[in-house]
Amino acid sequence: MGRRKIEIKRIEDINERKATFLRRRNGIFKKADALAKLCNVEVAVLVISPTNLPYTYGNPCFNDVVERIQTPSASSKLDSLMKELEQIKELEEVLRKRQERNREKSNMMGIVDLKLEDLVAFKGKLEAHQEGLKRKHVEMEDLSSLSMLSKNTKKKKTRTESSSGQSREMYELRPRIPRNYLE
Amino acid sequence: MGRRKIEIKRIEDINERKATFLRRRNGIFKKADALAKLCNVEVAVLVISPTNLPYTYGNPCFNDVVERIQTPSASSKLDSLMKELEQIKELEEVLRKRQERNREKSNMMGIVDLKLEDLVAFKGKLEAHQEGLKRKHVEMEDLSSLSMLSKNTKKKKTRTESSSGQSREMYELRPRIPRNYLE
DNA sequence: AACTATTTATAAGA
DNA sequence: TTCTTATAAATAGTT
Repeated sequence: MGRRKIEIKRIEDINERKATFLRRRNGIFKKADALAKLCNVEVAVLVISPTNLPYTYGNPCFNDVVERIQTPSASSKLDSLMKELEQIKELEEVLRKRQERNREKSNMMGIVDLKLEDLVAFKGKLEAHQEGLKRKHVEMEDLSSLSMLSKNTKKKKTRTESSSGQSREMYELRPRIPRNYLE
Repeated sequence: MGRRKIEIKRIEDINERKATFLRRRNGIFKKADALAKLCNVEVAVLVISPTNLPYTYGNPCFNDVVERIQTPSASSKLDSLMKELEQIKELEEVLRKRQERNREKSNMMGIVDLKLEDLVAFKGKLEAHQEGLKRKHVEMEDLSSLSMLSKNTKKKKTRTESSSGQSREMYELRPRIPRNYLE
């Protein structure tokens, strides 16, 4: 799309590659934004620069879109719960056997019930804690987000008009897990 | 870029919107691929269709790129471990108090040590299990991936040549968490 | 799906 | 670097 057609393969000249990276990174964010708005769909784009810095665009926001495809299905959630239950039962079994060996003493105190209660409480606390950590992480990402990109160039009559009079837009950052399909 | 200039806002006509979605979704994947190859950078794009189906492009693959920005920092890992340790100590405290009330009986059996051992083992099992689930999930995503997109259109001399003689490319799916910066 | 008239993106050049 | 411009590429409206 320029003075000359170029092959779609690695640009060897470092300066040329950097210039092209800048142009095309802005280009793809603009395309992503147009797609999201025109078609009223969710779009997320992540580009990792040659210097290893990540740039993202997201509508509504990068993380939200990515999370849309990484939500575990009902069946995998159930699968997970069933396995946890199996583990708890397995542990219960071990405890019960140990108790057998000390039946007369344990019976006096109801030790097994106490243990299971504690395990369940402990598990709950761990999970709540991990959820808390996730949320905290997302908030930190919000703070560090942001990258601006020019949107419309209109008629570009004068230098000042085209460089300062145009509307601008924010491109936020974020992500998570996915799944895939084909329409 | 067509017969007429259009405003970048939601297209109201459903058929027109679907047609535009198809054109521009392919367009952005092609742009993403060119950017990745020309500049030798990692790129991930996720588009969720109007019918709620996710489409992704990734170089090297969607999940890998997204994971690049969602790796927890060393400090947040430490933070997480410290909090888990606190929880374990807290629980230990509760158990110790209960034990006090039954000191003479418990002393005979070493119940507290047993409980803490079990808790740690339980926690380890849970974590290993959760890791296992994550891996399994990723594998399933690999299987369900895939979407084709034409790459070069060359000279399009004849209909058959331009529609069947061109090289094609795969666009895989996947993701995870992120962080952000600005160059 | 295919076809163009146009708009948009952008490779070089300034 | 940022801006300009010639040209390639994308695509809106049409068939």
